[in-house]
Amino acid sequence: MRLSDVIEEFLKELLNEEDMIEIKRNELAERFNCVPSQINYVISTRFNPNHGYYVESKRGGGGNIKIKKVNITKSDYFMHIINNIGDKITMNEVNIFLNNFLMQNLITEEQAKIMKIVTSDNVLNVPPQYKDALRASIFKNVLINLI
Amino acid sequence: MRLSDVIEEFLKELLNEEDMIEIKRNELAERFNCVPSQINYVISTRFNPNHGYYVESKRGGGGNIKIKKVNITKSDYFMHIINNIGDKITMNEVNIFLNNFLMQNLITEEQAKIMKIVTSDNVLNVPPQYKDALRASIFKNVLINLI
DNA sequence: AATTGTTGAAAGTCAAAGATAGTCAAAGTC
DNA sequence: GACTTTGACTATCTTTGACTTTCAACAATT
Repeated sequence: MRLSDVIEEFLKELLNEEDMIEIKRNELAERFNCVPSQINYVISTRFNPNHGYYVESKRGGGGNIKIKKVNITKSDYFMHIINNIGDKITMNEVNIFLNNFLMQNLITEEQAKIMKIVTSDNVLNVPPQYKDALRASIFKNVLINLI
Repeated sequence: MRLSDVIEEFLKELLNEEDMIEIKRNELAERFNCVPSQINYVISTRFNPNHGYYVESKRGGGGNIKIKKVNITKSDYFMHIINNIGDKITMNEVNIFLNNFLMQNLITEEQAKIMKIVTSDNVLNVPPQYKDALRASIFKNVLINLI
C-alpha cells in the first residue's frame, strides 16, 4: 500500500472521532518516515474542499495544520462538486471522490461500485485524448441524478 | 505452448483460490521473462468481460492490476447477454435490455437509472464513431459487476 | 512602553526523480 | 492470415528535496 494512502487513512481515522483535527506537519512526517512535503501532497490530493474538508494552517513557531470536516447537505455538496469539476477529470480524482462520498455515507457501496466501473480507464475504450472529458461528463451526470 | 497461454494459466490458477487477485505487471513480466506489455496483451485477450472478468489498474508508485472473477454459475443469463452483445450497442438497445432486466427484477430501479445515464448519447461526449463501442464496453463492464 | 530588528521553528511551493502501467505498431511465429 | 512477442514511447501517480514564506518569541533601540 502506498504511503500516501496510509497517511490518508490515518487522518480519516482521526476525523472519525472528531470533526476537527490538528496536526504538526513535521511530527506526522517523522511518524511516517517521509519528507514533510508529502503531508502536503496527501492533504492537497485528498482533503481539499471538493472532498468535504476545510483546511487551515499556520506557519512559524507553534504552527500546525487543522483539517475540518465540512457538513453541508448532500445536494449542496454534490452541486458544489459538479460546479467545481472542470471539463476534465482523471480516474484517480474520481476514485478519491468516491472514497470520500462513501466515508461520508453519501452514496451506497453499490452506487460507488458502478460509478467506479463506468469511469475507469479500462472501460472507457476511446482514444486517450477524450478520456478525461468523457469521464467528467459521466461523473457529473451521475452525480446530478443522485441528488 | 505459447507464453501467453502459460501466463493465462498462471493467473487462472491464482483466480481459483481467490475471486480477486492483484498483480504487479513488472514482477509478473520478470517472472515469465517477457516484456511488461505482454501482460497487457494476455489480460486484454483473456480477461475481458466476455470471459467473465473485470479488470482495474493503477499506475504510479505502488500501482497494480486487479483482476476480478465473476461467479458464472449465478449469472448465466447476464453472461449470455454479455457474450451476445457485439463490440457495439446503440442506446436504444441498451434501454430495451434495461427494461427487460427491470421487468424480471434482475436489477434495481436505482441501478437501471445509473446505467441509463452512463450509456446515454448525451453523456457520452465523444465523436459519434466511438459511441456505440464505448457504450458496449460500459454496459458489459457494469453487467459483469452486477452479477 | 512602543517599535523595530533578529532568529529559529514551522509550513508552503514546485519541479525533478522514481515507480508503475498503457499504447501501438513492427517483427516474429504457426 | 491470425495470433503472439517485443520494445520504444507515453501517461499517470508518488516521493523527494531544495528553496521560500510566515510566524512567534525575544532582544535591542528609541
